Amino acid sequence: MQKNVEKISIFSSLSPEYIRKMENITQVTKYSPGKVIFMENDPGTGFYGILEGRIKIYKSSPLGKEHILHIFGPGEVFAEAAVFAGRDFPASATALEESVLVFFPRDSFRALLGENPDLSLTLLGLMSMRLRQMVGKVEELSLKEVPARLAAHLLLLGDNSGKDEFQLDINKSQLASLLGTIPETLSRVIRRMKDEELISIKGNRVKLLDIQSLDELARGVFRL
Amino acid sequence: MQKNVEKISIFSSLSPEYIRKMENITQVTKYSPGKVIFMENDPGTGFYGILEGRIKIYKSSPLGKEHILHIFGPGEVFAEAAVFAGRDFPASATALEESVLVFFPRDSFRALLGENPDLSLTLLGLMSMRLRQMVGKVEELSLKEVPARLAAHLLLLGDNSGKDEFQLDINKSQLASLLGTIPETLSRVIRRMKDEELISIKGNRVKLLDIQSLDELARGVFRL
DNA sequence: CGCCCGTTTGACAATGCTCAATGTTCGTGG
DNA sequence: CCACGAACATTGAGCATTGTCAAACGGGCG
Repeated sequence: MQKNVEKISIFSSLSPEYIRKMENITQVTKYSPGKVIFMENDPGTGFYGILEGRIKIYKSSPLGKEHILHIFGPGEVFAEAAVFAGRDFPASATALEESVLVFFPRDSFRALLGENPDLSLTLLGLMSMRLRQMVGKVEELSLKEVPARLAAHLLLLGDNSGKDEFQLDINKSQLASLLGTIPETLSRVIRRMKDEELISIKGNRVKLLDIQSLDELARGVFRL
Repeated sequence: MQKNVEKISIFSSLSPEYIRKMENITQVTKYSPGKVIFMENDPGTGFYGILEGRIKIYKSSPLGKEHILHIFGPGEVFAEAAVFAGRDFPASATALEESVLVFFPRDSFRALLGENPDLSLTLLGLMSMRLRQMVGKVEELSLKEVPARLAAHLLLLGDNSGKDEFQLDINKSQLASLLGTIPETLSRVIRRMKDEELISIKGNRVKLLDIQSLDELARGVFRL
């Protein structure tokens, strides 16, 4: 199977021979949708890069509830913190689609990392961004209510796509889990946002009608 | 003023001459209680180490609510992610006590970092732990209720002190903010935990009476 | 002694969750 | 091509947890 480590963005600027060395230590695996890649508390023996597909990272509670922390796509890596913390995975990972992953074993990766100080810096940058995102998540959960979180999320999607009309790339149950709520609540909030003509939505096709108000809603300036 | 960079734990194992170089780029400042060190959205021009005192890192909402993310003490560093993300600070920092901080300017620090690849690894380890902590916080906020969060926090304090009796080192308003709630709610939850004889509390002196139940409560197995 | 801050308590409101029922969509197979 | 089922989505009713507002309390310090 093709390894194509250079498709992983944190490695894209590395020299060809270094990339080849990387490829020597990795192992490529396919995962079908719904397949669990690792579970919370599994020993963190390495990290993964995504060649194809999408992966959700989530925490689940004893009572079966689950909160999606992040969804990663092609070119991204995940669980990299396990390499340096030397601890168990703090969350679980499952494939959302047919996915192809490269696995980097912890020890061989660390050995190779020693040869390339620049890569350490790249990783430090990556982890800084991760930390920032998590801080943002904490802020949203504790300081904002569901409508604000949804507004923020939609605005982000709009920004990423560059348009004010786009498709949700996950179903609404998962979106609820990503926003730290449940499908029923999400459904009702969407309803209200439609009624207030902030957005229009049909299936997974969303259109932002009133960016201004959405923005104020996201910042907590006003309430639905 | 004494710089004593070796008192900062991530630097403690560095060679004396390297430490001296560090000290050349740093600058030491005193902060009185309540003094703001930086605010969210300030440009992240470097990071801080704590020689003396304690610092709270927090997010605040437009409406004046605040959520404490972390409280750091002597030997710890904070805001280190700003060095690598090259972005603004995602949260604010304020001194809780009379504090003495060493400031490491971003650019000179990065230059020095290049000379010492091991330090990069140490930092990667540190940031991995930070990330893990934040993931834990997200889990608690979205998957657990206030009694569970309080129980978990008290058990942690008990663990850290090694005893089942200890003092809260912050007042209850701040504890509430750290747990992602408000003083009124915290007060009521403490009340219930006393009534159920899980803990006893007098002023800031806490005693854990029923570790077993506290643990189940923290894990969400049962409810108050 | 009296003030101030932090804490506690009470009454109330609201946000979001639970449970249950009904709708919708879409793919499969008759 | 239509019918059926499964998964997802929506809606309603009721309730639990937590936040809001207001008042009273308490302890420490000038």
